[in-house]
Amino acid sequence: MKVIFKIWLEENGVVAFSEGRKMLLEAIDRLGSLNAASKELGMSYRAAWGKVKATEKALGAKLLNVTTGGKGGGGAVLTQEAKELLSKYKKYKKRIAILTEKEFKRFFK
Amino acid sequence: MKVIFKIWLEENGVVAFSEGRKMLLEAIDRLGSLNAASKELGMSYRAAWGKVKATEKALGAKLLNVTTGGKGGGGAVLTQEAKELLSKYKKYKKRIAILTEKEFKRFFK
DNA sequence: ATTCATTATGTCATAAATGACATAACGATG
DNA sequence: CATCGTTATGTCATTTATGACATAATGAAT
Repeated sequence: MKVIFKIWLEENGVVAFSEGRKMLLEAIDRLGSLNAASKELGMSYRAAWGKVKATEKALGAKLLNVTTGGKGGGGAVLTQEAKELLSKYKKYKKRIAILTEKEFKRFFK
Repeated sequence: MKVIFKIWLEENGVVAFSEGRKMLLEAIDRLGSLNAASKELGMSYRAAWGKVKATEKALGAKLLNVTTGGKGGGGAVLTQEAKELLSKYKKYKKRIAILTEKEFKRFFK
């Protein structure tokens, strides 16, 4: 038997940040493109874009600096705010994972 | 902004115990009847029964001692194993809730 | 001005989870 | 041995979440 957990942030009752959005932002950061990120994650561009938009709305913050046109068609890079959110979330999640596992052993083994 | 989490136990990749099942077992324990418990929780008997059955299968353990017939038609009471599981889960969940909140304040405030 | 790969967005389809419906089986009680 | 409220279980419907499709807009580069 093992323990599984999901953790996310909410603002006014709607999801503001979660694991899926973390992965998406990471991919955008690495690839410089929302379109490329969506492909890498095996989801449609539409779905990826919707997640970014939903997060921005929930947080009232801009996550991406986007450009269109030119050779390559444009791209997207994370705002400073997005980078900070991503960093905090990752550290927090990691910490909770450790604690969850530690306590699980204490209670169930 | 606030943090939300869900935590559950899995055995061989399938859910073995979770918050909903906790509430169901608590209601059965209090009411002495799966049917009454399902009504209290606002779910169909079928759904409640399915949860119990799924849990028993996942854990390979018997959770309820059931009787049918007689005045009142029968009923269900928790086995010792179910009581122990319930107790452990509640304590564990409580502990994780405290830690999650504490760490949230530390990281995001 | 044309091109091109991107971002932007509305609408529709599909899948997965959840619950509802119907019906059988049970068995102590009277 | 008929009754009654419970447990037991298959099947069907509904809701909800997720992704797919289609199409427009953008704007630097050529």
